[in-house]
Amino acid sequence: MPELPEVETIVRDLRPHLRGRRLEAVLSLNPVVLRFPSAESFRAAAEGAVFGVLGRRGKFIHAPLSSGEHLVVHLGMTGTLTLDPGAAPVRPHTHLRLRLDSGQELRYRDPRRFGRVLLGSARQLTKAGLLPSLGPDPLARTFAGWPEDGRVRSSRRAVKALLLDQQVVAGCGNIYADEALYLGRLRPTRAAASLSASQWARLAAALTVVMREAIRRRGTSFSDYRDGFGARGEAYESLMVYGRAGLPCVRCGRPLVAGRVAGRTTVYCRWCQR
DNA sequence: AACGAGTCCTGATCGC
DNA sequence: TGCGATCAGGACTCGT
Repeated sequence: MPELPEVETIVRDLRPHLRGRRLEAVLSLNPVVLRFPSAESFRAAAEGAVFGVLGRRGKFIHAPLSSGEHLVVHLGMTGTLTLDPGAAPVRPHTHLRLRLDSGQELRYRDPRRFGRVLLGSARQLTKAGLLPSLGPDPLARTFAGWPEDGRVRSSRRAVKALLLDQQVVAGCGNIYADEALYLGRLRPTRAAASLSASQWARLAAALTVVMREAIRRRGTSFSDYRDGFGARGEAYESLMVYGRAGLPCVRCGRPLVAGRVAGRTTVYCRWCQR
């Protein structure tokens, strides 16, 4: 599923190809993935607009348009956003096709339809409750001091639940939560309030390392994720715990165990993570 | 406040 | 071979 590294990879892929391109036509639009505004308004606002510099906030992709509005895409679990030749066959579950003046098409595909597409000014979208407030980004320079919020540090919630909470840290999902906890040698069920200052620092550093390494490998593709050109990422091979329940811990050799924490499948090492 | 459960949805996988 | 059940989960809602 696309988390911060996958979304960042897509944004970096698409950015140079979208910047300055004119959006000539909305070729198709499935209203079920469009949360805002109406399909008619979307077409009216999108057609003729020119793309600015593509950005990312947490797992959200932001494409500023010359109109001052933003095209915002969240990929959910199975979403892909790709730049395809206009002549390329349209795959099933393609919900949005935007024709560019380069002859290419920006296509949003999402079999499970957990993702969403928005178009509007930042103020408009925030006011409508469609852009939730997000915590700090693990790629930010200041992230080493995370979390700065004392309520987070003193929370009784499981530390894994915090990692999955986008208001606490932006962009982390189930894969990288498990990976960061493993690298930080912390048990996912640990109450946040039980972490020492050095353990917090370790976890913050682990989050950044895990995210940067996955970006270097262009994201994790174990099922649906594809980059901005439709290719797979290579980070799956380097995952140390996710998807490896029962397999030996790469540090101590004992079998990794699976459980459920914060409603999500969670894999960790009983010995190495305390 | 914070948890679990239910919701949305399709495709891969499994047991019979 | 085929079919139904199960599972995967990001973000949201609702009940406890």
